[in-house]
Amino acid sequence: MSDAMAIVSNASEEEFELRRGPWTPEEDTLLIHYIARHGEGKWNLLAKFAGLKRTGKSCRLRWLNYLKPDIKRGNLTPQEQLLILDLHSKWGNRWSKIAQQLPGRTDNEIKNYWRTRVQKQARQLKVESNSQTFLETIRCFWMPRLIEQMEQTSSTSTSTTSQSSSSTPSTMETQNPAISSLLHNQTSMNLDSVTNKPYEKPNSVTSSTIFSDSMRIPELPEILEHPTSSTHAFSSHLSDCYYDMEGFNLGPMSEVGPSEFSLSAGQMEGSDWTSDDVAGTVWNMEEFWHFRKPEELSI
DNA sequence: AACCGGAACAACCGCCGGATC
DNA sequence: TGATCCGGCGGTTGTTCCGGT
Repeated sequence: MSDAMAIVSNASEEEFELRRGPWTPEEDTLLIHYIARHGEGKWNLLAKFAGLKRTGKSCRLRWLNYLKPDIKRGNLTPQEQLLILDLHSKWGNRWSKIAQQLPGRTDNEIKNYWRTRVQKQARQLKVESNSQTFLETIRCFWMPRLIEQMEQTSSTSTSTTSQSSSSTPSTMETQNPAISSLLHNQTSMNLDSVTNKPYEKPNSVTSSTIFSDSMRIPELPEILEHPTSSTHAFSSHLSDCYYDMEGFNLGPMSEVGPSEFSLSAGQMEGSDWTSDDVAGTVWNMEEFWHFRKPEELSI
């Protein structure tokens, strides 16, 4: 018998028993019951003694990402989305670290959210998801919109005591210290100026009033004066900006306003930013253009 | 009704660092 | 001190679902 055949023979006795692919309800039950009796950890032994034909890794993943009792399922709330955007700007793809700030959410879920929702927007805008262009998009439009949604939620849920709703986070927000902290850094923000009205001059709405410390944007260099095309203007401006990709930190940038933030119609074409799904895209095209001063639309 | 493509989610893979022997 | 094992992490792939044609 050749060595190769011997290997196959040995493997057939043990490894070929290993199951892969989706978990069955029976496997889930086995895992849940075993952990209920013996606790987590020692995953390889656990898999063996629980009678699961799975690797320890697979068991661990199944438990942590799906079966654990405190796992929160369903769409991410605007608060959670906002926190993810904020934390990602701080820490980059440190999914597990980000997940620690969102109780009940797994790193896998957050990672999937980023890849399917956030990066989708970048693709549709034809920009890199890690580019400064896209980061500005997030800061200028996505995050204010999320905050607006949170405010609306807050207003609705506290309609009987709506007087303070415009500046006070709802109980939903305050349940999570990280979200609460993020929001408190933003309570001075003038929501109307970034959500419901044409964009004010940059001087009137500073980035520091909108975003937490982690996202605060230093003073900006002069912006392009007379862009011949918005796309060109944007890319030219961006090329002057420093961006520290390694840590996903924001380098020197301007207070972001429409004069330096311009996307061409072509870039927006095909985008589904018109969707107003809370769990997905959070503003639509009309709103997008409404942010901008009329004179800036004459491209 | 069938097919197709994209989105969303679940699961796997490879690598790395720490613990233990 | 090196070898091995285990758990954790981020990236990638596979599967399912759903809407459009």
